[in-house]
Amino acid sequence: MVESTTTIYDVARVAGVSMATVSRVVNGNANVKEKTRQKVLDAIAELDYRPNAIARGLASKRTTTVGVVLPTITSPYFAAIARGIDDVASMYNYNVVLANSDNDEEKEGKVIESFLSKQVDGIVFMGSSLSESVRNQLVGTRTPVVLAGAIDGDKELASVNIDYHKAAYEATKKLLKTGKKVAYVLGSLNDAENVERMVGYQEALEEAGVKFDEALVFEGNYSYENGRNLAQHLIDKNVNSAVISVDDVAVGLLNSLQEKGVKVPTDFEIIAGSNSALTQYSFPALTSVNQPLYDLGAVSMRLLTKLMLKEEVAESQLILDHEIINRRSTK
Amino acid sequence: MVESTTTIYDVARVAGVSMATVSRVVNGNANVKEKTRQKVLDAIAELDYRPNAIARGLASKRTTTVGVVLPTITSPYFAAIARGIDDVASMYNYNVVLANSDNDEEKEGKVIESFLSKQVDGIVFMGSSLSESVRNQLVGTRTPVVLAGAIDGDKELASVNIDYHKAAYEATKKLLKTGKKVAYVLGSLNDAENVERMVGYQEALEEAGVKFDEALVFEGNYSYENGRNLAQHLIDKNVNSAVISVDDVAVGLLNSLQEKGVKVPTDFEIIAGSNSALTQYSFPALTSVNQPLYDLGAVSMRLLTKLMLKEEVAESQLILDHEIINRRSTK
DNA sequence: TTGTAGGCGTTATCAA
DNA sequence: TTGATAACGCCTACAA
Repeated sequence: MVESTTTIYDVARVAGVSMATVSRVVNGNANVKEKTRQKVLDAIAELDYRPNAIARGLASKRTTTVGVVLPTITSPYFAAIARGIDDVASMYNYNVVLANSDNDEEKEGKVIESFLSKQVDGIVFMGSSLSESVRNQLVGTRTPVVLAGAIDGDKELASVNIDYHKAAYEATKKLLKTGKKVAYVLGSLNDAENVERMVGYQEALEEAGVKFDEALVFEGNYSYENGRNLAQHLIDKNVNSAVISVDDVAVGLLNSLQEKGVKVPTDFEIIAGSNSALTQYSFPALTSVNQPLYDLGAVSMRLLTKLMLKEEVAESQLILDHEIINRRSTK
Repeated sequence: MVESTTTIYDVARVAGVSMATVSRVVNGNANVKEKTRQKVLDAIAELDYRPNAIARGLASKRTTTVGVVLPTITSPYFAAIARGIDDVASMYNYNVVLANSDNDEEKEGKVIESFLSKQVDGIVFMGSSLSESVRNQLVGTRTPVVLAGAIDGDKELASVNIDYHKAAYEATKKLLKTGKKVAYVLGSLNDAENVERMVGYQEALEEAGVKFDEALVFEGNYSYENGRNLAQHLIDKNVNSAVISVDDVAVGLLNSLQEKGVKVPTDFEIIAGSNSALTQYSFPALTSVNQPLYDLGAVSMRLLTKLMLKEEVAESQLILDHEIINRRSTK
């Protein structure tokens, strides 16, 4: 039973009505007599008709599709956010087009360009940093945009974020409470969120009367290997605790530490920063700041639907609550 | 600088040529004088013109888009495959539309339906099992389809797979070599791939003269928690090694085992089945069958491009090589 | 090498 | 409640 494009005309012919009527029943328009509606439905079933979304998009200027740009699909962090986006999107009958940007400014530009040319109804942008060119691109379009886990310094773009500053502050404070010498490990300081973390870290130190030591801040760490390589450095500096924003790094450090005979949490305490599945799988499981990743995605998408449907939006800069989940890597 | 849809006509007007010519330069058609091409390019730049992919798709009946259905984006296993798909897709200038199916037959159907109505040029299907209805749906369409890591018993659909049978056989054999009592932990036996694994397991036992014991096969395990719950069962049965097809389960078992004081690999050896990042992050790192996931995706997508471009395809049932990567969970 | 005109499959506006 | 008939923005013969 090979399909050959059957159109709205075919259905109209079989049902003995005009194509306009068919279009109405397909789109659930109320102004159709029940009897003719049934005729049309029968014809649709008989012909196995399927509306052409492309033609529909051209005529209606709506594609019911949203574009999602994320650095990489293989990161559990972004995957969790994407999942939240996806669930809410399908709840609102939007399809999702995903594109990897590899955290590369040029690719981000291309990807957004491609979304726009595909006439997506909205865009969710994930990415640790927001370059000036990408920002301009996003600001300059009519297509609604929401940043998920990315900060627009000028607050012109809608965004959903976690209170990184406070999260860092609290995690640091928690470690200081047990009298630890605490290091802070994060990604690039070119990312606004990491700058916020730094500030939170420093505030907690200050409050506890501990002098800030630049040598205890490790920047630019994203990978498991980074974490492993960090172990010896920390030991050498007599550090005995660390807050680590990227989970992969935290697990790397944890494992390397243990291989070197350092007991966690007895000799060394760790707080991870994202509460991805990794933190639960590690041994011992990692105490972690719980960034509500799924919610971050879900809320972002929900916000985007409001923008797309031109609903009233009271506040377009949202901050989600986080918490610290105690597991076995802290006392 | 708010955009308002500028069309090919606007460009034509500004450049002082016909829209057909504009279309030609946009599509890289050779039959355009260099001078006029330049005029057009200038006009495009001046107007910030961007081709409307929807209109293009309607007119050309090609969308340069492929649909990818996967159970869940948050699984590292599928994410790795998806990454391979994505990379090759963009290499061939295709965009990727991802959709979660949650391994639910009904959702799979809907998702495919939506892809078809969106006029995707091709579909990559991932999913542990292939239901009859979905199979019919896929077979009955003109749109090229490739199964990635899923088996079509009738070999009607193109597919790319790993030799699950052999992988299970080799892993089991390896454990038997050190004289272990080996359990086999896998997902649902409704999935063809798992049946293949079972057979491989049994063959290895037989070859070693070990009697097959049904009680040592654990079916339907997919999650980290499943793995944790398994630990005591295995200990009670005096099992001292296991091949585990799902990495999450393997890590769960590993951790639970160690919490109970069982030393890995001294007292218990584990071979994981997918070599996802998890196996490298765990402590100790897990020896694992290396399913070339990224390649699986990449090859699937490559095969799909051939199908879409109607190139000659010698063999449409591909099997990729695997290997066993020795880490710290085996001796 | 360039232009004209007829689709592509819908939606949407007017009339009827 | 229904039916014509323009768009929608682009591609693609076919002509010139």
